[in-house]
Amino acid sequence: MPSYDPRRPLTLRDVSEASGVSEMTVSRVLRNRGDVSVATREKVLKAARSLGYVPNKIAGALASQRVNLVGVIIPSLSNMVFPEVMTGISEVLDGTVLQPVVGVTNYSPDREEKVIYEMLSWRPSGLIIAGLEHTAASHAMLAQAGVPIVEIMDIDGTPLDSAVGISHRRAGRQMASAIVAAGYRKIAFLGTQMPNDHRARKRLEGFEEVLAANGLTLIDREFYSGGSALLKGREMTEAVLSRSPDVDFLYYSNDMIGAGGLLYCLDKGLDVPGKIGLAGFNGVELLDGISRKLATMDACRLEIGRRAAQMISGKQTLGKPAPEVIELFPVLQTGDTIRKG
Amino acid sequence: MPSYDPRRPLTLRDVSEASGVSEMTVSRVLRNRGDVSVATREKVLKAARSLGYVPNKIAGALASQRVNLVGVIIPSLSNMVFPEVMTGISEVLDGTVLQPVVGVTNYSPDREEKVIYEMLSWRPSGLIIAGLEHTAASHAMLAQAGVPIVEIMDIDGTPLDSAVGISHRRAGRQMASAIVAAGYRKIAFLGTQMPNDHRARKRLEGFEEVLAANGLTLIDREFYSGGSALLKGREMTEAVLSRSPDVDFLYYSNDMIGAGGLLYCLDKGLDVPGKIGLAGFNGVELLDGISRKLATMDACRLEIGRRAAQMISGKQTLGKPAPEVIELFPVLQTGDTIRKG
DNA sequence: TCCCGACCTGTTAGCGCTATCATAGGCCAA
DNA sequence: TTGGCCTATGATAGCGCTAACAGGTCGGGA
Repeated sequence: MPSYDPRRPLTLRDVSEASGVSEMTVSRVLRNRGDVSVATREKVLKAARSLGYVPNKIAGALASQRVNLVGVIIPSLSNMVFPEVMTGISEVLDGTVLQPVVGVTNYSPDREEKVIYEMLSWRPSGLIIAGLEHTAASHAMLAQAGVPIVEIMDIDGTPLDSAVGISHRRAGRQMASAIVAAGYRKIAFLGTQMPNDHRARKRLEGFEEVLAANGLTLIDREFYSGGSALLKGREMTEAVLSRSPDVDFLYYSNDMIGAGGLLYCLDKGLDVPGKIGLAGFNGVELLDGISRKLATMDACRLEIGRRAAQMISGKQTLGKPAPEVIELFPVLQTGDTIRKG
Repeated sequence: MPSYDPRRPLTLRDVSEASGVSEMTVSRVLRNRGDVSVATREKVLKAARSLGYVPNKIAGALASQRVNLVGVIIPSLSNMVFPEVMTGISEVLDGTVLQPVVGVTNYSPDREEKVIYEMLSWRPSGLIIAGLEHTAASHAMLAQAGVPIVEIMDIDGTPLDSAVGISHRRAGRQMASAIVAAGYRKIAFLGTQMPNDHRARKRLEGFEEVLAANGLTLIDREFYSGGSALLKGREMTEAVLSRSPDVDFLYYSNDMIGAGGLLYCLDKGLDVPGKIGLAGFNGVELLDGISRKLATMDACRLEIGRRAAQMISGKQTLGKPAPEVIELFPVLQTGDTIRKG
C-alpha cells in the first residue's frame, strides 16, 4: 500500500488520473451504476484500491440530493429499552441503502429540539423519534421537514405523521386489572421522577383509572431519579414497606427497579406472591436470570424498531405517502410475582 | 407559522430574498461569524425563523471542508459498557462544536471494515474506535484517513495513532493474584465464546499466566454466546458446579454472567465466599442492587470516553499532533465474593 | 450501402453553501 | 482635504461529486 501526502485528500480526480478514464466513469464504477465495460471497471477498481480512495459522501449527497440517512431520536441509551429498538431498526435498514444515525435527548425537550435541528440540517431521508410529545418549535420543524417522520413507542395521542407503538394507558389498565383480579387491594406505586417520561406517566394514569373503577386508590408512592436502578428499587421498596407495612402490591414503572425490589423482598424472606405481589414493565430479557420471574409486560421494542424502519424505507420510493399508525399489543406475563387465580 | 411547498426545500436564497440581504450575509448571521449590524441580524433571524429555515450542513460542510463529526465505532450497544463510554464522549463533546456519530460492529471484523469505510466517507474530524485489532484493510484505511484516530478500551498492543484504555492482561493478572492470595485453588473460568472479543481473551491470558506462576491451571471452563447474560451465568454456573463439584472459585468474563452465577449460588445456599468465591469484570453499577456485591474491576469506561473525546477535540486546532497513549488503571473491588485476608 | 440502436465514455452544469477578496461608506488624525 | 483604516455588505469562485445529456463506436437489418 503506497503512502500519500495526508494533507491533500484524495478525490475522484486522483482515481480518474491514475486509471486514465474520466471522473464520471470512476463515479459510475464506484457506485455500480450505468454501463461500464469490464476492463474499465477492473482498471478503476484497481486504481481506487491501490490509492486507498474513500468516496466523499458529503459531495455525493449534495450533488445527488440523496442522503440515505435515517435520524433516530431517543431519550437514552443507558436503559435496556432503546438499544433494543435500535437493534430492530438496524436489522431492517441493513437490507437497504439507508443508515441510522442516533441522537440522544436525555428526556429533555430542549435538548430534543436541538437534536431535531441538528438532524434535519443533514437532510435525512426520514426521522424516527420516540414519543408524541414535543415542544411547539420541535413540532413545527418536524412538520415542515418534508420527510417521513415516524413517532415510536407510544400511540396515546395524535401523531404528526406516522406512528408505531403501544398504548401505555391501556398497558397500565391491563396490569391494574390483573392485580385487582388476583385479589390485591393495598397497592403502591414506585417509579421514576421524570416529568418528561410521558409513557411512564400514561401507564400510571391508566393504572389508577382501573383502581378508581374498583373503588381503590394507591396507598403509597415513591419516586427516584438517577443512580443504579436495581439499587434504587431496593431502597424504594424498603422505604415503602417500612412506611406502609400493610401494602400488598408493589407496582414499579420499570423492570429494573422492580427486580431490585424483588431481590429485596426475597432477601427479607417475604412471601411473594402470597403476601405481597410485584410487577414491573418492559419485559427486559436481561433479568431472566433472577430466581423468581417478575410480572411484566413486553413493550414490543424490537418489533417497534423493525416496523418504524420498514415504514421509512417503504416510503422512499413513493411520492407523498399516507401517514400510518400501527398499534402493537403487549402481552402481560404474570411471572412468579402475582398470585394465580 | 406559514406553510410552504414541501417539494421545494428552503435554501439560503429564500431567506436572503425574504430579508433583502445577500446570501452571504444570511450565512454570516446564521453562523455568528464576521461583523453584521444588529439591525440586519435581527431582520435575517426573523425571516429565517418565520420560514422555518434549517441550514443544509451537507452543503456547508462541503464548502467549508469542515464536518465537525466524530465517528465512534464500537462492538455493541446492548451491554452496559459501551453506552457508558458514549456518555463520557458526549459529555466532553457537548462543550465543543463536535458531534459524535456511532457505528456498531457486533464484534465482526468484516462489519467493522464496512463501518470504518462508511464513517470515513463522511470525512469526520476524528475517529474513536474500540480495540487495537483490525483487519489489514481496516488498518490501511485508518492509517490513510488523515484524521486523528483514538483506539480505546485496550492498550495491550500497538496503537495506530493514539490510544486510551487499560491493560486487560494486567487486569487478568491482578484478579488472579487476588484470588490465589485469598487461598482459592480450584479455579474455573466462565465466559463468552467470542473469537473477536480480544479484551476478554487478554484478561484470560493474564489470568492463566498468574495461575501458572503459582503452579495452578484452570480446572474447568465454560463458554456461551448470546441470550440473557444473567440467565446464561446461572446456567453455566450450574453446569460447572455439577461437572466439577470441587471447584472453589468461579472467574467470569463479565459482571452480568457473574451476577447470574452469584444469584444461583445464593439460591442454592452455597457458602459465598467461604466455600466458593466469584469474580467478574467491568464494575457495572447497574448490578449494585444485588444483596451480595460481586468482586470485580472497574474498566474505567466513563473516563476512557472522556479522555478519547478530549484527545480528538484537542487535536482539531494543531497541525499534525503527536500520538499519545494513555493507560488507565482499574481498581480491584473484592466486594463480598472473595474471602478477606 | 446506410441508418438505428445498444453500449460505453465524456462534457457540462449545477447541488447549497462558505472562503476570499472587493467595495462602499464612515470616521478620525494629520 | 486626504489618506488610512475601520465596519458592513456583496460578488465570485469553488468544495467533490452526480444528473443529464452528448457523443463515438460497433454491429446488423433494410
